[in-house]
Amino acid sequence: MSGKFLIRKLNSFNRLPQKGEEAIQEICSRRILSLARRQDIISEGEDPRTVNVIIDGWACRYKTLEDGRRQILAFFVPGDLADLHVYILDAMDHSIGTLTPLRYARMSPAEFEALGNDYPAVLRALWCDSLVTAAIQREWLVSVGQRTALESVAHLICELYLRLKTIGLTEDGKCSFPLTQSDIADALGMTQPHVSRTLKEIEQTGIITIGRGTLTVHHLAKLKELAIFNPNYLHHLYDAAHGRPGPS
Amino acid sequence: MSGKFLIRKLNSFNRLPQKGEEAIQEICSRRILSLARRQDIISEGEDPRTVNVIIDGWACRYKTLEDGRRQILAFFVPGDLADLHVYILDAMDHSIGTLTPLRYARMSPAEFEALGNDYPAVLRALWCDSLVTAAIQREWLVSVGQRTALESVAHLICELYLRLKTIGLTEDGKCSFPLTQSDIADALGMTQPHVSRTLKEIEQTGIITIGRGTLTVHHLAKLKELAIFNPNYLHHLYDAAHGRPGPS
DNA sequence: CGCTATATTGACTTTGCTCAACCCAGGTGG
DNA sequence: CCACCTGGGTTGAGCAAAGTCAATATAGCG
Repeated sequence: MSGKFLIRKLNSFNRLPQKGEEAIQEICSRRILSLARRQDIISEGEDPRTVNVIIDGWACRYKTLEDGRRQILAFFVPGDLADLHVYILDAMDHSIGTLTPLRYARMSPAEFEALGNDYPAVLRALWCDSLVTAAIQREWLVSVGQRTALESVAHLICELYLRLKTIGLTEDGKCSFPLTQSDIADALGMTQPHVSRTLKEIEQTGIITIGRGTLTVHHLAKLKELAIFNPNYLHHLYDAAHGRPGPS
Repeated sequence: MSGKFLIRKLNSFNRLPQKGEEAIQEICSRRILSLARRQDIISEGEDPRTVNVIIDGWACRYKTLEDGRRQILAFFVPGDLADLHVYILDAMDHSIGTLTPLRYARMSPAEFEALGNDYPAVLRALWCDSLVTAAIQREWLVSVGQRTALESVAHLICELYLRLKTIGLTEDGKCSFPLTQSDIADALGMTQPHVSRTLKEIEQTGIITIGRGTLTVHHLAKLKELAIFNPNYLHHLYDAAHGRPGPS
């Protein structure tokens, strides 16, 4: 079932044919790798030769300045593709590292392109996915540039919750949440103590609870309001999170 | 000569065949539109149906929160493609607006796809361009999240100067620079008065001068140092800015 | 049980924001 | 031709959000 989450996500963009789903499943089962927490899948400067699909666990894309300041650029959850297409370039301009123990499938550009050629619906869904990934990247810039600390922490939590909901990894408003406060800080351009204070402030409103690696969203509507959350940037991913199937 | 800058930029990724250049030129000459300053080419919520190439002038991608806060997500200069591929999605999640009077070429997805199908080298270069566009987007997040005001203003100026250099729009360290301080502020998550103070501080070092819509870079190496500028994210665009031709 | 990670909290500092006044240049119309 | 208007840009005083530094607490984990 290693391709399960990717298949679910892609189905939210457009219905995949049975055969296409099977091909994804097959390609995600061939070379499965495991990595411990806090390891790089690929580092800045390396020559990318593969496409990676997250099967289990969380990872992130990040970049460090020479004096050690770190900016996390994206979080990856199961079903996410780390660097579709990047293999055209000679050298990575950022790194991808694990945040938890991770299982991921590694495929070659050729395998990947064959998948798209054989199944146009899969190709189209992969396209949509990469456009949504870019939209998420942009929305993070809006958060870091314009939202207050309170708003941007709420926004990040809201986004992650909805993305997990799309792939069926939430239950009764609960989901796994392995990020440390330092991870959140590095993603939002804040400091870890300030994330601590901000999270406390949000939790005191009763909207969410975070504890022991688990996030509980008690009141999604209020969380969205606090975050100034406009779901349009998630496109069909957002519909899927609410049980509306993607267009055929 | 409406496709000139796009052709120059794409050539920095890989050499284009003569015929490919002609096809780009042809497609960029068919439907040329003009727009005044501070107008939207396309607004958030609209259904994108075209691919736009900037011929002359500057534009930006931006997003506004409901209370009016604006984040500029990208600057477009001549030769830039506004929203390659986005036509797959139903609704824009951001707007594209002009910063100066603008001339741009509008092409249909079909024309665009035909171009790629007929000339693989063009397709490849377009791919590289969109990867670099994404890398620029990420680097902005690093700026806003981690760099100080001084560093990020310097970084933005450095990036724009190099991008203009790649397409041959600089001369003796000078280039056109039509951004207002408010534009810079909205791009970097700062306020306009603070941009004013920061620019003054940079100019006092003698590294650059900005005046009457013109930027002069007196000392590029020092500017890069001040900005903690690592050009790897521009990939071959950076080589081209230094007169090294792209790979064949 | 104790080690290491992570999180909390407090006192103090700093960066950059807010608000507001003022300046300046270019463009327009009387 | 010049007065005025408008859209930038500059500058200053005071303030607030978030950073820094450091001590302490807590929680998993071996």
